[in-house]
Amino acid sequence: MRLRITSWNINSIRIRLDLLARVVRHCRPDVLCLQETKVENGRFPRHEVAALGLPHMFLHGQKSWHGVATLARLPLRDCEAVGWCDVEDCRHTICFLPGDIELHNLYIPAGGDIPDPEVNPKFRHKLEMLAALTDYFAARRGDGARLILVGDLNIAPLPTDVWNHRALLKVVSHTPVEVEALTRLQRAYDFVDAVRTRIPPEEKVFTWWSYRARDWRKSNRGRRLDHIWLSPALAPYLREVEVWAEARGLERPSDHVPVTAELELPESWFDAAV
DNA sequence: ATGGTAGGTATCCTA
Repeated sequence: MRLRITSWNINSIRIRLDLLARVVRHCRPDVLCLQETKVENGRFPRHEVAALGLPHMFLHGQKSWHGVATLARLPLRDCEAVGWCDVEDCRHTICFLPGDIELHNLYIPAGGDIPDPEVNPKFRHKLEMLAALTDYFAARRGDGARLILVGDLNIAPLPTDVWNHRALLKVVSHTPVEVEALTRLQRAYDFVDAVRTRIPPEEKVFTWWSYRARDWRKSNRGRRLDHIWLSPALAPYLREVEVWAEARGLERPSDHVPVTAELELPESWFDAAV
């Protein structure tokens, strides 16, 4: 059974329905995890999304900011919105896919401009959410779950995940304290970074380019902020990944591009689910 | 070194 999963920070779903259709056509996701939908559940364009072949959805949105949505070709079950750090923000959901696959869709706080938790509450919130997730996954380490964690994690961990490692060491998204926090989260559950199993760490990979560049392609000052992580139980079944960078050059783009992973899973997992 | 753009919303906040 082939399963394609795409993660994309759409930066407002309501103004990008045409682009969403293009992403669905290009990436052919069985499950599409969106971040920054920027819309309350009651105003989410359900019919338009269902018409794209993704009729099953779990929405966790709020007015103006943040918001995640998991959209699927196949039924979702046991869906849950998760809150951390006593904040009402809509940043995390868990849904189960056929085959007992536990899918986490995450939008980690960007963290503001100043990389100091003492003076910048947004940066503190970012580190605290990462620490809370680390505790949560550390407590489950080795449980053998078929688990996928995707989303805009707002951190570029490797030197080759940014256009200039030295220039970005003091820029939020690539500071050592953030990279360490993300690495701790990854190691807490032995997550496998799907993209980096296919693209060697010497090679630059970006999933985000600022709107502020005159020419995103020419300056190419990107960062890899969007990730697909697999639990040890799922990692052996990864077949391919794609970062659709060309999506950044489409009309009225998001500043993030979609990341897709394709898994080839044992049929028996799905027989058992029936 | 600085400021640059985009989206939601209705004034500036967030990214």
